[in-house]
Amino acid sequence: MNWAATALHRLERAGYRSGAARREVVDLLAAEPCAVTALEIDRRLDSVGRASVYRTLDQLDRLHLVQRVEIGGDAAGYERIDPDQHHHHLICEECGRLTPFVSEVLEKAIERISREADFEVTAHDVVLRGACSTCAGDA
Amino acid sequence: MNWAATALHRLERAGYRSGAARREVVDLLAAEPCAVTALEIDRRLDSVGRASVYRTLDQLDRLHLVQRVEIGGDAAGYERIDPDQHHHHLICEECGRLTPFVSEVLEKAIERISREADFEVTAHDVVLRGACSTCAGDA
DNA sequence: ATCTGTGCAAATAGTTTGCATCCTC
DNA sequence: GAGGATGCAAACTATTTGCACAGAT
Repeated sequence: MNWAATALHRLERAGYRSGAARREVVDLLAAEPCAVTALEIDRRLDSVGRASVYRTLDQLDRLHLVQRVEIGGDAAGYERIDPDQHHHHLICEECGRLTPFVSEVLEKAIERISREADFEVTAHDVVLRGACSTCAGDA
Repeated sequence: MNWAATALHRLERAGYRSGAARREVVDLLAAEPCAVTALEIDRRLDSVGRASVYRTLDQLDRLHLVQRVEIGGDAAGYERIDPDQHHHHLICEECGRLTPFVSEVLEKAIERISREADFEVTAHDVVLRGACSTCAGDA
């Protein structure tokens, strides 16, 4: 079962009724492998009101179907949580570009911290900042 | 040399003139080991205008003397960058409490990623979310 | 004396809320 | 038919900017 179907199913089980706006937002997120901004979603979906975008993102976040990614500046990014696509981000401080990456060692380290800390870790977010290959060349 | 002195020195060398507001903000950050919000700083420093708080934080961030920490919700936190105090954060999604932690394994993993990625990593930020021992007890 | 730093208030930008209406169940 | 879902516009909140004046060099 793909992410979109799972998400709609879980929303339904959580007691939410089905609506056009939410379906459109879910579809957009399903097609986007990395983080998108709420305003970006609003801009791309003419038939959906801004409030519905935020409301849907909030619901998805609460059900852990989507993860909030703190992109450096003003707006927050959101991306679907999909075990097969788990990744973290490199953010270029020059051009703002967001690049996903995967690291087995990092995941192991985080698992170990979760186990050792007196804290029940349910989600984690790693952001590395610096200069991407393109921008680093300028220096 | 302590952080406050280093910071003021580096600001001077970066061409900034000395001013009362900035000195107060630097002093407050120097005394605070973990993240503080801009509005929190503004609230605690009556004689300093809000704009000066943001301007100072921006300058310190640019010089990598301070690091922006993305606390979950609305406001961003700032904390001094001090090699001796390097740490990451656990955020409780129930009560919002911020707890610092240190992990050698994690740092090694990040160093390795930096080395292997085609990306010049200058800073990193790890946030683990979940429930702190107090809140997990309620469940 | 010059030019930067600062406080204040107004302007922005992202996000949230109130409410009338539409649509799902 | 009842109650949740949605769009619009207004409200909020964090952050930024314009500007006149104080202070540093």
